[in-house]
Amino acid sequence: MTRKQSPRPRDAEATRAAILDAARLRFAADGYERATIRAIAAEAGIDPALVIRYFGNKEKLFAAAAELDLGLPDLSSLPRSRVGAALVAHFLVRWEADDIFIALLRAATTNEAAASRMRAVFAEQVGPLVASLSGSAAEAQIRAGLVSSQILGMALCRYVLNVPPLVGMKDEELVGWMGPTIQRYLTGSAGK
Amino acid sequence: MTRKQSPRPRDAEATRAAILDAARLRFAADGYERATIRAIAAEAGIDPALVIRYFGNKEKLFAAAAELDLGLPDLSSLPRSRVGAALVAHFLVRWEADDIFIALLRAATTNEAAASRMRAVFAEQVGPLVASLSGSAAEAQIRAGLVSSQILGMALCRYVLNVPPLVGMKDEELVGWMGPTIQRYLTGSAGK
DNA sequence: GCTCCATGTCAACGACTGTTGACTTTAGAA
DNA sequence: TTCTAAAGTCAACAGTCGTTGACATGGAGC
Repeated sequence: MTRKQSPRPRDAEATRAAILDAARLRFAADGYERATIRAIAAEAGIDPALVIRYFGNKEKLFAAAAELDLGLPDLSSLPRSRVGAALVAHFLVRWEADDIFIALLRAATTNEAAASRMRAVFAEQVGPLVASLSGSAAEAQIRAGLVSSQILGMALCRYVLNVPPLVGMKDEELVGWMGPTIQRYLTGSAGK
Repeated sequence: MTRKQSPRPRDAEATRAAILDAARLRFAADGYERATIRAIAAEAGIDPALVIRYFGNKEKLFAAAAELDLGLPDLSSLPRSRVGAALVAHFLVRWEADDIFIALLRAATTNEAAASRMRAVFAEQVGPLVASLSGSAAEAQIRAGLVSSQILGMALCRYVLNVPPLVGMKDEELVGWMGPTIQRYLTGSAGK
């Protein structure tokens, strides 16, 4: 029995959202160059040409799909000694919330626009948070860079490289290990 | 005046080495998919077909070019409290020694074979080093994973994403900041 | 000198890519 | 119902990719 598959109602906004979701999925799973317009369109159940019509070209599609809001919490109400663990805990849930973070991370290693975006995300979102806890602006930049290195490194190993012990660890364990590291990068000093 | 450019003497071993060098350069700069056989051949000053003749296909070429030896030092003669800083210092010079580490890192984010290789490198080279300092094998695996996350994260931010403050920092500064982190991952405990 | 095999070049293949323009179909206004 | 602009489809383009097989060339041994 051949059944005509019911076409979704023609809704530009819904189609646009479906394309963005599909794009995030493919970019996160395959990286920028291996995620093809055709694969994204197939995932969204539409024609590849429509993707171009909605977003112009692949670069602009990526830019629209990889708009990343870390949603960082306000740490000023916490005891200063707890900010490290709190920040780690926040990232652990943020990573799993959607595909945007991983898509941007994977793409950033081979696409300069994505790398630039990633730098901007940390400079504009993590930077001020660090500055509110820290001394001079120059010092805050260094601290933010160190935090980025550990946060991105864990995301890379756990979600991109799939390093076995890290994939299997519980969130509380990871907070226990990484929390003191981030705490020192935020409020401690080098050397000790 | 037209001068015929002097062809290099026909030396299979030298050509093979030139291809490997060119491949490491392109893979490190562009990642796996954007580094084309044609670009690698051009960099080596030969015909693309020759690359295939020497290495079979692109995957095998990458496998040959990305054979990574971390050259980790023996830390057993050091005071236990110094191993973190020593390991960080070693990686800082290892990263700059050649293009292999960065090539493997960049490729690992979009190529499963490269990711598998990267996991193997850390499991086989960092793992035993950690085990020699640590208790049970399971515990050593976790510690090695944590070390990987910080080491790879810093390499990613400093050499791939080019995060400004990290690029500009001196090696001693980085040892000062990262040393205690790695020290705790190697010999310390979670929570504190 | 000549021969022969390793070394290297050349042109082309099929597949896949982003992108385009012409075409068709649908929903809603008139 | 009729008309129209929006929404979606289709086939094809030009370019690039990895890879291949036929061909050219050079140097070591006779």
